[in-house]
Amino acid sequence: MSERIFGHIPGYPVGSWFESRAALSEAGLHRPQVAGISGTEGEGADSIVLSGGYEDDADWGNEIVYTGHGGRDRGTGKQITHQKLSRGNLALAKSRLAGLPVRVIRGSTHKSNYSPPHGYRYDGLYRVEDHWQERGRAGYYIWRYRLIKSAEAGIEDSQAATESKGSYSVPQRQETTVLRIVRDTKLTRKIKEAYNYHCQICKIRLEGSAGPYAEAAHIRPLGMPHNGSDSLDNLLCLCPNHHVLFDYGAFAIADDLSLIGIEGSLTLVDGHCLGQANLRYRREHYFLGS
DNA sequence: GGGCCCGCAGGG
DNA sequence: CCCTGCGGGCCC
Repeated sequence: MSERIFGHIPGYPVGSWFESRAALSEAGLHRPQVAGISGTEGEGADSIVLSGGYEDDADWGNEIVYTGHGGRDRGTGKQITHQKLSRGNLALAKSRLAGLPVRVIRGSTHKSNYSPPHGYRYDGLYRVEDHWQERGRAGYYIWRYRLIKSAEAGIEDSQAATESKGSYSVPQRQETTVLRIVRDTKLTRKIKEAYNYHCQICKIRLEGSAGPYAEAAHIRPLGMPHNGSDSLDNLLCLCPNHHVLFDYGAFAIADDLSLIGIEGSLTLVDGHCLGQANLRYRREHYFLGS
């Protein structure tokens, strides 16, 4: 079993067509032969298939409301119990928390204007914007997921061809809208796990029904013109509040790791060293004090 | 086209 | 190991 890949699969651009689930699995676009959700409770979900198996699904092309799995009678396929936030359902929720991209595949048996006439078609990357439970048409609670087509698909398309090593796609750009889309990479996940999702400033650990939430913050930003490095000595594990305060220049970190601008001190676990040049860069370019 | 059932491979 | 899941083929 190979490593799970989040993001595009090299060699299979958006629009790629497959005759069967077996062919989809072989390509690595969606590995399970039958299940609609691919992923684990720990890693998150990397792909889904829309095949019309659940009557509550809705599809508007760039926006999908997908139904979780479980609670159905094996023989008749009818909903006979509530669905639980476990297995693939929890995996999709984890992808939301981590901002991971989900490959969406539409099958011909999925009844919508966006389904292919035959077989299965890879329709690109979506993000999980929301998840909640509601009563389905059969009267039992089902889990639902709102998926939004990724706006940065074009960037990733060109990137996927050259670079797709490892199990996480590398973000080129971070959307900074009201809702911060912070996509997990191998490194950002590593920093969060090193601190067990505790904020390095206030030590708080936020936990929702689908698990803990934290954000990885680059000290010296990535990309032009900052050109910070994507490495552990340039990363912090923060709660959303302190991430915002850090990015907006409310505080900075001194060479001796004391905080400037706010009270408190920075927590550092064994083996995590911060680059002094990174700390200096942040102080000089974002912090107004001193 | 609907119902049935034999499957696989993934994941806990 | 056991259980499950938006296949797929073959009946009728």
